[in-house]
Amino acid sequence: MKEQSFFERVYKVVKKIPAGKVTTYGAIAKFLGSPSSSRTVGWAMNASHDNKNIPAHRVVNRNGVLTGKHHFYGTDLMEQLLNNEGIEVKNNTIINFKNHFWDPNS
DNA sequence: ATCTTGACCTAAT
DNA sequence: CATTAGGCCAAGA
Repeated sequence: MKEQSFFERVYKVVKKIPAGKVTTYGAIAKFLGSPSSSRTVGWAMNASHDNKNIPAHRVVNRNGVLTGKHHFYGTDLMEQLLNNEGIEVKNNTIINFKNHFWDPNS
């Protein structure tokens, strides 16, 4: 077995997110064993731009708000991506968020 | 090696 | 309602 860094674990989980679903930083952090390490998850997302195909647009904060939409190329790219997957986004917030929520442990 | 920042979360003041 | 503080991990200066 190989020891995986926090980032690798995050990538693995995020990549497992099914289309049309979203998850939260906290959920991922908790899944990794550190419910308070959500910041590191966000930091991993930042690095994901230069790594693999990480659907960072499927990761939002606990409120279902697209906090990281500012880090994407455009300004509505994240919204459009989610919309493209059938997720309704309004005012940087996901509608029926809990309905689209996907648990990494699930 | 130390300090600051970062796409967070929660509680407290 | 706004701000602060603590917690976690990683990267840059």
